[in-house]
Amino acid sequence: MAKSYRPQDEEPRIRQRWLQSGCFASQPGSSRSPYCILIPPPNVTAALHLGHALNNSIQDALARHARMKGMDVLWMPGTDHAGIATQTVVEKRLALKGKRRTDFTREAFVAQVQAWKDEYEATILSQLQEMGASCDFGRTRFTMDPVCAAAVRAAFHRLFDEGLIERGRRLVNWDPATRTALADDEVEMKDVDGRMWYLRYPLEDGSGHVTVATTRPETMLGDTAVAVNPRDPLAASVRGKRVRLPIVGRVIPIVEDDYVVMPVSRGGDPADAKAQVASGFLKVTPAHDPNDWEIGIRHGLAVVNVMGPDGAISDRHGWTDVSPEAKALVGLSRDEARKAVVDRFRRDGLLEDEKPWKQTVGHSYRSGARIEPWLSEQWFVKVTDDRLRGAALRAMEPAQFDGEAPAGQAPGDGGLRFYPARYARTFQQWHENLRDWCISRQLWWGHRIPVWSRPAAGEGAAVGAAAPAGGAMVPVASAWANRGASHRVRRRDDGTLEELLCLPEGGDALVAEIEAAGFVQDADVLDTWFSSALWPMSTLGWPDPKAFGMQGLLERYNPSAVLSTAREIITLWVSRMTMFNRHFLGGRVPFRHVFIHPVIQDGFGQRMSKSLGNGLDPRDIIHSHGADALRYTLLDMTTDTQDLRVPVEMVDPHSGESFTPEFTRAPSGHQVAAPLQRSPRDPAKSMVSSYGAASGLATPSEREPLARNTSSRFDLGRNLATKVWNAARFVLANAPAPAASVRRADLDRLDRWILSRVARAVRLADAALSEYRFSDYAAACYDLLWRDFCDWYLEAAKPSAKQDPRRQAVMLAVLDAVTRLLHPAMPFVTEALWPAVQARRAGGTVEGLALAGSELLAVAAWPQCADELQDAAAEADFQRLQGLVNAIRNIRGERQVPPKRRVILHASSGARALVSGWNGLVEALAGLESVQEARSTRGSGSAAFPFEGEECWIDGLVDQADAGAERSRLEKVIADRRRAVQGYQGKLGNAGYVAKAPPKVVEETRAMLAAAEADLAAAERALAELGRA
RNA sequence: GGGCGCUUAGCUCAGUUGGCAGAGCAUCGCCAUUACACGGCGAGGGUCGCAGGUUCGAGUCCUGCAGCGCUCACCA
Repeated sequence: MAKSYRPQDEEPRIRQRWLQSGCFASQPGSSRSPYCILIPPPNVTAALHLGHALNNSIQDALARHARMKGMDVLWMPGTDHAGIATQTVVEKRLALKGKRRTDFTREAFVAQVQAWKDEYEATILSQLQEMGASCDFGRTRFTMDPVCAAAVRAAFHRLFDEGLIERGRRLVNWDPATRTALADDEVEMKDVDGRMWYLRYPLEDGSGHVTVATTRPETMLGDTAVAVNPRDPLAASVRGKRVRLPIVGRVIPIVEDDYVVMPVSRGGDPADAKAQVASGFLKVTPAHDPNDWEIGIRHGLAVVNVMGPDGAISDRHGWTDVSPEAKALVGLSRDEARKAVVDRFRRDGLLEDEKPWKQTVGHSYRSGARIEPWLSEQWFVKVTDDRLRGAALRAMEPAQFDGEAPAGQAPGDGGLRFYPARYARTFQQWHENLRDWCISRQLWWGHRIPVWSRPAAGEGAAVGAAAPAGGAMVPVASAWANRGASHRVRRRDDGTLEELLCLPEGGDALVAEIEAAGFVQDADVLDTWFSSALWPMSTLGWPDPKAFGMQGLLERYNPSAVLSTAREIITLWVSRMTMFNRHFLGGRVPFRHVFIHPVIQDGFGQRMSKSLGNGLDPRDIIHSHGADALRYTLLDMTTDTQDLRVPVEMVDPHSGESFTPEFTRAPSGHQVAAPLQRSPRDPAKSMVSSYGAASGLATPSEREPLARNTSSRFDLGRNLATKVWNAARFVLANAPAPAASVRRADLDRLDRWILSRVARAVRLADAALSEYRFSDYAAACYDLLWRDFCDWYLEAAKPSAKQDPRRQAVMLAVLDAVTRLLHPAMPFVTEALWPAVQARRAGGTVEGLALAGSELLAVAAWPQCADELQDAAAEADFQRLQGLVNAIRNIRGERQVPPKRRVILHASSGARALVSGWNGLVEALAGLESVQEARSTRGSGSAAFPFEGEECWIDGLVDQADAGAERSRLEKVIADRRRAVQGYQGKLGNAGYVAKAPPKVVEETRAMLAAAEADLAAAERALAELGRA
């Protein structure tokens, strides 16, 4: 065996063994209890980043732990088609070649996206395997697989049929760059330096003007009213009046509405930032502002849409009264139009004022374009319906609900629990502010909406004649309805009747027929989250598991055990999965627990972002530190409250050395590694940083290669992997023969101590994992392996290891237990060691520590510890030994005694009994030549120390006595003990403390005072002795 | 603006129901000791963000303030 663990040598081999053995495959037919985790399917947009590595390390630790606990584990892997994101990256690539989506047919374009998807899906799956993820790869899903498509069709049809899906002309978040609607959660709010303009609108009767304040003057083309607060002192003077809109010439009313904020000068709230800038008159543009839309509804205002889907001014989307002057603005972009409108107002003396104004404006989370609230016809899921929103809220565990919990007695009610608990509140509040969910996207990549429509005819027209305004869908009884289609008619805003057919899953036989009847399929696709929301069901075969050979999976693995995901996902995805799973599966929750993991940040506390290039590729860490180091370190950092800060370093491709790069500030304000970096070894050579490559500011070449990144943060895990590797080397070298079986009665105190520590570590690990405390799990492994096993047990075992078969058996058993305990975090190194450890153990047993044999560690049993293994007496004794050894080592260290030099301990009866009771262990661990009775006279050059209140000293530290050093050392001890004594005395001198503190605590304080006093006296005696010498 | 979190050693973070402040890394000293220098043994380093309060006792509980971060909302 090599002196240190070399991940690159072992990982590919181990990965092969796992995959060949099929040990990660779920066993739905087995009698073991099921444990299921559904991977949050990563986007096929790009390769996995460090955040994925964290989430997958978490899920794999849980999956491997459950598997070793004897459960039937299904960790379902898969990827997500990410409609807008994937389409955008492909379109961007086409744009480099000067092409656009519309240069292709829909089919040809989708084929190109498909090719991209295939490439990245393969990358993602191979990354998962590189990390050691124990997914059931045979069941890998993609959200556009036939099985997922069937679920989408079935779900859509049922929601449509139940009236939970509707179509309507509403203001949506419109991305003019990609020309699609977006859901609220796809909009990113960004701070922008804008301006506030004050525009004068002349009153129609010539009696003056009103001044409106706006940040978006271009929308005035679509104004259909001016609003004023009825409590505004000026309201009466304009009551019933109208204004003539400049440029357009449209005459519009002045309406009164409470929504309008009054300026501070007229009674507005000075604390309200809006009141600071408000003029008291609000231009109302129902087609271009959500609040104005509401005002429009309240006052029955006209809706004038002055923009096209590209965000440019247009007279073809609902603007009919275009004046000759306004005509000149048609075709201008939003920004050009803004400038033009302001120029006109300025020219005409109607621009009263303008000032800088900071505002936050929505941007598309994909294209980055400014979002336009735009009027268009879209599909919505009525998530605010109690059947959906109410079901999600009732799923919450009552104890985590803030306020009166709505959970009822229905199946699944109260069945959802959040870890950490505080995220339950986020979930709850999100639902309380929920709006209907816009699910149509004007894209080509995604699940096509399964609805066909035509202008109403026949039965549709007859039924529709009675359809109300407002777009409500009215069922139509028809032959198509009898054959499974959901047939509806509705009255559109323009009064025309639209007839709709939603075909069920498997209902495509009707397509030719209805298309012949004039029905046309909706061109849009569904929001990706619609299929993601069905992930816990679709991956298990819903709605028809038999059709896909998945009988029984849905019943067995849904609800899954836990969903592990990121914070921002609580709102959209967890909610939607909960609503859909409950709605379609009789109230069942999709998972019992939701674990929210931390966010990974770079060394400056900035979120890692691929587009920014400040992130770490997990493959780089695997390259520099190994997969185990990556996984262990991430788990170790995963606490309840802190995000993970991982400073990024670079690896010099010329020398292989790691170094801290030069940082610079990106235009976005982020701290990033400068595009070009000089080699720290040879300043003549340079390299390109990942920011350089991502931003296009530098291009990697043979002379200036792209540098990999790394982080010394992962040294922790790498060192631990080497530690377990070397512990195994030592044990295997010292236990050459197959291990015997040992009974508990055969064990000495040292063995009983380490076995007690093993039992404790297993207990801690189980408790930690069951509550998603990954850092505590990692620490329990670390402490057992490094501190207890290596530092103390193996050191203490050295003198006896080679001769004592019983010691060898225990050593091997503990090593075996350690590899099992560590396996969920570090699967590769532990699996690599496993065959040798098992061969040497050869079925030998240690009574009380059950470690069933197995060919692969991945499916070996988790250690089972009998209660007797916990040995408080052995632990207490060992702690005394550690106390004495530490005291001696401390003196040796301070006096710089070389390790090889043996010293003589002079001890009183208590310490001598301790030493002799441990059969030479203290001598070995503390480097003692002999132990002698403490007599009243001490040799010069000796060093004294108090131990359990008795004076002990050490002789033979150095050849030359150094009284000065000894004096100052003792004075330090005395000062320390004196401080302790004063502290305890102070407490006990406090009448309130003695009277009110629990008697047990007071008693402990008394004991500690006595011990400190005895130590102090011993040290003072030693100092006095030194003075005499 | 609403909600949530954070502020403890140079750095990254723990700190259970209030009861003498911890770990890893970094620093310093000793050590080529036959598992491991990705190592061993020691050491130094903290008025626990600030100000009040509750309590016999506060890093821990309460109030206020400051700074940082996340998230939701806000385009007058």
